[in-house]
Amino acid sequence: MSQSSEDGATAKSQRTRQRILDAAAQVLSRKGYAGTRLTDVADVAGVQAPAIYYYFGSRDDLVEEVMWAGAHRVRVHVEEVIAALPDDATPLDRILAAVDAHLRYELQISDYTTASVRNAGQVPEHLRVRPAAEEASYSRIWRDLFHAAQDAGQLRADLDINIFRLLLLGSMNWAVEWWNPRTRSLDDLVRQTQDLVRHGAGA
Amino acid sequence: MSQSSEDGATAKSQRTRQRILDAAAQVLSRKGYAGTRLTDVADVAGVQAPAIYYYFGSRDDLVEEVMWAGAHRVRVHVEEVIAALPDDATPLDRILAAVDAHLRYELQISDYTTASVRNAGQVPEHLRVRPAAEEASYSRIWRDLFHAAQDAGQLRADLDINIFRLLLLGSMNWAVEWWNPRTRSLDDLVRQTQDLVRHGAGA
DNA sequence: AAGATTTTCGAATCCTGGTTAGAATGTGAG
DNA sequence: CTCACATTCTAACCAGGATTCGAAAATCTT
Repeated sequence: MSQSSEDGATAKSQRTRQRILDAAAQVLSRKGYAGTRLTDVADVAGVQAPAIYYYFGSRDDLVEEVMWAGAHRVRVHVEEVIAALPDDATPLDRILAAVDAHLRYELQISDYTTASVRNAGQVPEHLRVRPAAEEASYSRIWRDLFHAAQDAGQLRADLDINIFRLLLLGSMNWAVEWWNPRTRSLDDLVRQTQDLVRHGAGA
Repeated sequence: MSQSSEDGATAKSQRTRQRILDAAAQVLSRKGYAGTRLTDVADVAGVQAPAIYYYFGSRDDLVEEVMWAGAHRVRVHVEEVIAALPDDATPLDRILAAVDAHLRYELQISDYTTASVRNAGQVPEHLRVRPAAEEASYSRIWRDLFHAAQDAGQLRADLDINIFRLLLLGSMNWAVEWWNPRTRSLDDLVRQTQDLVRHGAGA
């Protein structure tokens, strides 16, 4: 506690903790909650299983943190992408940008988000509490996006934006189950999904 | 083996086996693969855990049969619905009918299909082999449906029917994660999903 | 109703991983 | 170089839950 310049841990320690977390995200995103053994996580992290307990209280703690991070990161990422849009971007443009950001992030960038999407409905209840807060706040972003587009008259009149939003997020999230980079380019998927929004929801 | 009029099991025995299978589908659809304990299944079926072994070789055998049945039943159901359509139904009409049938079946009718949808990506590899055949043949139905609609010129020209089909099935399958009968009526969900197809894919 | 066969059960076993204990090793500070 | 503390490991330990083993109970056949 006294040897380092920062908080309460040396940089190397931070990195090991991170390595374990990354490993957990990777294994979790591929094998699912049931199939994720601590020894597998340890192997990927290049460490022995008990070492994990130096950084995390339990297997569930570790899983929960991955789930939380997955929801948190994609939210922050999408927020940033939207915020970086030019001021004259229309509400519909913003939705399309969010679609792009969400798909690329969950499919290509982050094992954390893949893990959180794939296991959201699989982990035991008590592990969903903290992540749920992040998910709720991510939902609000999308709700706001759709409201804005609706107010701007960019959506067809008979559209139920709540159901449409859930269907859209579902179609994107389910892509983690089938999308394969060797079969279909991510660019194509993004484009078709945006088309789905333009035609399916646009006025 | 000699006391009964049929194959190799009395009617009561058949019913008990069925009860266990139903219980497994129910538990699996709610708790997921990891959370499904044989004692829970036994409780729901009104039997002691070891009794399950009289009918199934192992927990995995039981799970596999539920997964297979879930995929099989929804396929048969959708096939029947389509077959019952009047001859002058257009290809697009058939797709909309399939959407209706798929959603109602997985959300309202069959725990088997709910279980198979929710756990498709969670169960260990070796349990996916047999169910995968059913899923493949179910996919073909949808592929054919979209091809027919495309040939009939009912879909917009720049639509990638493979991606659209996967996105559509994804949006419907993901509904098992969020749809709640007390929040939204199934009728509304069906209608909005059909609208999504009409506007999102229609010419 | 007796005997054979099917079905179910209670109790015991076993195995897989998560978890703990305590020793060993590494690392920064003086 | 040595001490104090941080980190990691090896070797148990333990619990949950699947599975097995006869023995009972139910059911069917004659």
